[in-house]
Amino acid sequence: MARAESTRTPTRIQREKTEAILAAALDIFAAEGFRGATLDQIAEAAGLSKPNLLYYFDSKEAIHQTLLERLLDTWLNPLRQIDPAGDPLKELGAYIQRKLEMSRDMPRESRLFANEILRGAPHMSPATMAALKALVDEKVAIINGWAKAGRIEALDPYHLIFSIWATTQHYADFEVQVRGILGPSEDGHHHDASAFLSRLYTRGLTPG
Amino acid sequence: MARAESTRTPTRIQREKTEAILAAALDIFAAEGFRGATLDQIAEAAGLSKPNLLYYFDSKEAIHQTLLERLLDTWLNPLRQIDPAGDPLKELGAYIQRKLEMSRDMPRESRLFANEILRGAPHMSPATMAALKALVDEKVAIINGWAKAGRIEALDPYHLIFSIWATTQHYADFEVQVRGILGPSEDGHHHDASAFLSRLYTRGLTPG
DNA sequence: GTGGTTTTTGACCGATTGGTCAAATGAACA
DNA sequence: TGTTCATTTGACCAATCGGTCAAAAACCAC
Repeated sequence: MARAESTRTPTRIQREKTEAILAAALDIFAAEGFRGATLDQIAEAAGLSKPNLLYYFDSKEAIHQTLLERLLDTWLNPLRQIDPAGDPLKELGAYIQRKLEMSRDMPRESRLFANEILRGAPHMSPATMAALKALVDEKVAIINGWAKAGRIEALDPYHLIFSIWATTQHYADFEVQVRGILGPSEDGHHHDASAFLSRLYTRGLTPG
Repeated sequence: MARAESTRTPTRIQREKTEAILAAALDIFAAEGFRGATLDQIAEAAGLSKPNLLYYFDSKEAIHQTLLERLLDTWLNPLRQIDPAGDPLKELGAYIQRKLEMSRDMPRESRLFANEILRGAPHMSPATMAALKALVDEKVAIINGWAKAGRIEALDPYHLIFSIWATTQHYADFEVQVRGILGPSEDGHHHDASAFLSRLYTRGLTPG
């Protein structure tokens, strides 16, 4: 019984099936939320029977938790890349671009996190939240340094980051509303949003 | 059998119990989402038995739908109040303030809508969406007028409105994350957010 | 009070849910 | 080939879900 949680090195089948399950689960969880998603749905999307799925993961929560922890790293990459040695306006502008691209290219991940946070982050470990806070604090210090040096306008960095998160993720999380108001259009929205946010934050952050 | 849906004028008890149910349902739906909320939870929170609750509303969906339609009006009031005759910067600044206050004072309503839109607005009628679009279009025209007259910077009004929605509602919808990063503090956050957004949009929208 | 209506209740139902289990099957290596 | 371990399956289960129904209780105008 070398189940997924075993410490032994996983077999080829274990790797493949585990990936298939997580891919399917991302689809379902993002679309239906944790409570709305069912194991049968996930199993079918992954091409497995329900008991077979539960051979690889102990529970519905285990799948969800694995997904959250795996994707958080990816999700925070754009923030991680902010370079204290770079030009402040360029760094922040590039950060906004990266976040916007993530919103466009990984909307399921965005919705997965949105669902989780909306419900009060019940499946997020304190350690994970602490790591998130540590990363934000680190970047806040950088931005504060830039502001103190007069290289950008002194705006509260915490709320600056929140506003960037909010505006960029909005296009993934509330896509239905955006499309409903702007009309269909395969993806002209991304370009418009990019131009808008670029101008808003450039004007907002340019010193003087 | 003068059930809630009857055309007859409602009795005192009908009015009272209907309100109690909707108040309880707002609590539960906002916290658990539509699928996560159960009729038993709502009934208990409203101080009724489940069959008694179903005497006033035909189904879980009926409660949810009633809630959505009732609250959308309130929710859109800040946008409605934008006055084409007013000073552009003052009008938009005041709009942001009103939205931020709503986020602070009505977080349950914010989360109710966030849940609904996140899942693709499955309980929102096309008519409601059309009305929303019409209101946005109307205000977009006003903002475009201001921009053409050179009274504010010419930024895409649709994305301007989206960004205001996103940034203000973020403080209600993702409150757990905000608190986790900023630390507890009963409500100092609101003041900080208000100051930040005020400066960001003033700088972003001031012409020239 | 009385009669008719509204409101409330408990007992119940079929469907779905997350999850278990023993047995059957498959893969791989000696 | 046989053996051992990994994988898969179908049958099953208890709990929970949204919802029904007939009868009891409460309400209210007369």
